[in-house]
Amino acid sequence: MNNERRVRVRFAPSPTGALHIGGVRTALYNYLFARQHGGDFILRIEDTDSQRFVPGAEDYIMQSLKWCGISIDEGINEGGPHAPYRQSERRDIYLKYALQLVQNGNAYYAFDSAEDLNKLREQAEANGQTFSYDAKVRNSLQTSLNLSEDEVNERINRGDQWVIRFKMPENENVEMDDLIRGHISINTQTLDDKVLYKSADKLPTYHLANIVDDHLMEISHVIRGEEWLPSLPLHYLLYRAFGWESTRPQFAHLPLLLKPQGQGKLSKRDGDKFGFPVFPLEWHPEDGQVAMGYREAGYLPEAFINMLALLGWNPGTEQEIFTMDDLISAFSLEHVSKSGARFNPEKAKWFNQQWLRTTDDKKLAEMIKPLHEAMGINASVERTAEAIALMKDRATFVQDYASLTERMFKRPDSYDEKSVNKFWKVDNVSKLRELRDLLAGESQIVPETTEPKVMDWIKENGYQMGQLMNTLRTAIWGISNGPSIFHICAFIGKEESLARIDQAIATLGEGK
RNA sequence: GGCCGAUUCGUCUAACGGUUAGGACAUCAGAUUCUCAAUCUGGUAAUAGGAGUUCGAUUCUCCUAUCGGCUACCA
Repeated sequence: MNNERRVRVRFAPSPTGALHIGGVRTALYNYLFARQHGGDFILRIEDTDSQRFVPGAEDYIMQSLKWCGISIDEGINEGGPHAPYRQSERRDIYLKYALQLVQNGNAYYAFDSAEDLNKLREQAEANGQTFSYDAKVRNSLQTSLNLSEDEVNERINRGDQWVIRFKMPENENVEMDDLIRGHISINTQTLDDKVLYKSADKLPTYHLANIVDDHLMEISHVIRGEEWLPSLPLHYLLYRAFGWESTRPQFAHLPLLLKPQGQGKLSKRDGDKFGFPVFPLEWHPEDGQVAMGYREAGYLPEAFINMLALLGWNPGTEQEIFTMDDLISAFSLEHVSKSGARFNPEKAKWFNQQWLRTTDDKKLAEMIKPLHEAMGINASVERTAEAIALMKDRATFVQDYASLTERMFKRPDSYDEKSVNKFWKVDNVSKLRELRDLLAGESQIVPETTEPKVMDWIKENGYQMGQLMNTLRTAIWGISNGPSIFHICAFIGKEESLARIDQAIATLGEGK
């Protein structure tokens, strides 16, 4: 409508469980869009289904967004000019609007019981048809359209349960525009009379609450999942019925995230049955199970966000690594794809590797401190950071640094069998003793000077470098993989290096 | 079943009528190395099918197929 309007977007989850990565992505795109346009990002809790409310879910949602670095301008905790932001606390607002539609002829009371409707559905099914509460049947059911005003009032007054249904116009083409999908046209013939308000719990359904709140909260753009596309015509019609077309938000329907294996869209219930998380943070459902989270699995929030942003959106360039600020400036709805995305755990790992490399060593050291303590390692952050620096490119997950650096602080308590079999030979061990003497003669071990010296010595004596170096590695490190052996020795120091050689000879003997 | 949406390498995607159909992950080879990673170089690999429109279709139209969503007094 009016492009000068302040950009205000909302993320409106229902607290029916943990937020899965699809939800996080929707929140992220809303956030990026808001920040890019200097607008507002609102968190609204859509808890109009009292049946499905899950305790702890709200808090989980907010914790997750916080971890992701998505900050909220207005919300249930932040407050704001349109508070409250929890729909259950706004229940008094909705009835007025529902009645407005009844008055202007766009909605009506319906008194059918759930049993009545179930019966109708069963009947239709028996005839191979699908029951639809629409123009064809609304006049033959118990509605204010065919009951006298007195009778309607009487039923309401005596406490009969009722709902307010939208009166879907007949045979009209609704013309809609979606920022991602373009123009969409649909005939109302295929739509039914959706319930807008229920007397039973004095709450609106999603459709009413959503439109009323978006209007009241001055939402300019609705960015939501594709599962809402079928209700878009209803929403358009509701804006018209209220006379709010001039401020109707623009819509953008995001492609769905698909299950990595099998079929269907990703769901909360998928938990971690695929061997990787679908939730940002660990989630403890009521059944006592624990569903793992990206945070606990060792992902950095930066990597998680980076990965998620590129799932369904591309920058139009070949850039792949984005900070949140990069994303804010590069994001655009035009580059959001139309088709659903199946996400690739391998790629997620790659993003994390990339991000681990650019993360400050001390910060990583702080993160693995508890893990080191559990291993009995109590090194300073500075010392741990130095060890991490040597392992920088070798980790996929944060906690990898803990295990990767374990031997930097603890002597090997076992020796890799393969390495021992391959290198722990009489010849090698006797040369290792010579090497030990050489190292002992150094004031300290410095890779830049010690390594060339050792190399020259090996050459002079005609020794085989591979054999000797790997024997040294076996003694010092215990396993075959790891960084340069000279860097390890330098890190642990001369005395410790010599002690480890002695320990290895004492443990493994003189070789065979 | 009905309605809506989608369809480019195994996966995420680029190419908005003219490209040897590009990149990334994965994969495979080679290089490098004291080991293992990392890194570097190179390779394999895609326009769902069929009709049109056009000088020319990945791109536009239609049909079919497949996938997905919705079809609740759930969101």
